[in-house]
Amino acid sequence: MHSMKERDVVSWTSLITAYSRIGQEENALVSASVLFRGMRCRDVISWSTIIGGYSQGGFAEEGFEYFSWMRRSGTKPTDFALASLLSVSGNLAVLEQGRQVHALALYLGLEQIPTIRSALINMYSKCGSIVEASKVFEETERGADIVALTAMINGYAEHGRSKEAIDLFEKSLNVGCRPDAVSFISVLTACSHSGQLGLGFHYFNLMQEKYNMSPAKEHYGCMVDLLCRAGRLCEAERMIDEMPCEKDDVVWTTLLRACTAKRDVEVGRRAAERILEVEPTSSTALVTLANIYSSSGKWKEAAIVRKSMKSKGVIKEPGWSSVLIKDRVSAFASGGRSHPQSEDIYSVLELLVPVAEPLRYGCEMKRDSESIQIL
DNA sequence: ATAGGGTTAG
Repeated sequence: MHSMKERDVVSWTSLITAYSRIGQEENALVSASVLFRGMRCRDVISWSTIIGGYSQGGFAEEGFEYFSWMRRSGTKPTDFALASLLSVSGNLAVLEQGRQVHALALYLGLEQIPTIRSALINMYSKCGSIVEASKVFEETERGADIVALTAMINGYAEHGRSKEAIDLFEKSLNVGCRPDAVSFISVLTACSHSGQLGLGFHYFNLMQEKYNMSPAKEHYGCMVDLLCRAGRLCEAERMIDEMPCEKDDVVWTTLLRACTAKRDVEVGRRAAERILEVEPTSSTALVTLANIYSSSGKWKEAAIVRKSMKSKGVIKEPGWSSVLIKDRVSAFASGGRSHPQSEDIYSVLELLVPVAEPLRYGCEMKRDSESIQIL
């Protein structure tokens, strides 16, 4: 029999899950957070849920903050929360924070759990340390599963090592590992980065013929990218037209950007129009369209697009990046605005794992090492 | 009731 209290925890946690999945915008997360703080009793799943919610929304600071509270409350974390934190560390490229979570995983004896393995590979790779990523990959005791494999393939592809990416994919096929939809996106990306159009089509056919999978819009996106890089803009456009699934703005944007580089006004204009049909104020489409015109000397047309942006009140969102300055992660936007999400992650982490000296993977980070002290 | 890998680009 469940006590009233236990039922409470489960239903409150379900609500928190629901809120963090609504849009993963900050408002929904604030609601989730309000619910969480109002709980009378929390268990490890409720803590993992709120941490996962913020992490998936890209809010590393809040994720780590809740994690710190969780530990101070005496709740021992499981692989769930750690996997979420590794994921957000990778997405924001905060290597030191990711390393600390790795340290903790070792300390807690969770480092060989498959979700942790793949999250670690991804984290190190996204943080630029492909060497550590492949080290984790190699040290996977029971062999990498499809998720870890995909993380590794992606890592190689993103680091410009397409040959290794493709070799690894092939090797996994040879040992009888069944590829899934995501792993095909990875290998197609590798083909695309290395300009191997033919090989890309080989995998595109293979997934359909041998594995009975129908390509999703992401796979078509890779093929469009491949065709664009090969300069075959018309074929790329035809590929989009013939896609049997949703043609989102991502795939049109791929084509549009390629048109700037190749100065193809005609195809570019059509691509921009398709995006603008759905989203008339798309700043990406309008800015890129204006760039295509100016790159091919059509100043008048460029000016018309710029003017229409002004009259529609379209503003290009500034890009931003985070930089580590003296132990602080700060965010800077090109427009001078700072991004509120990623400030001060480091100061929160000091609460998390105080260490006597800097951690280095494979050295001080041993499970029973004295150098890792946990609050 | 919770978790890991996902294409675009100057």
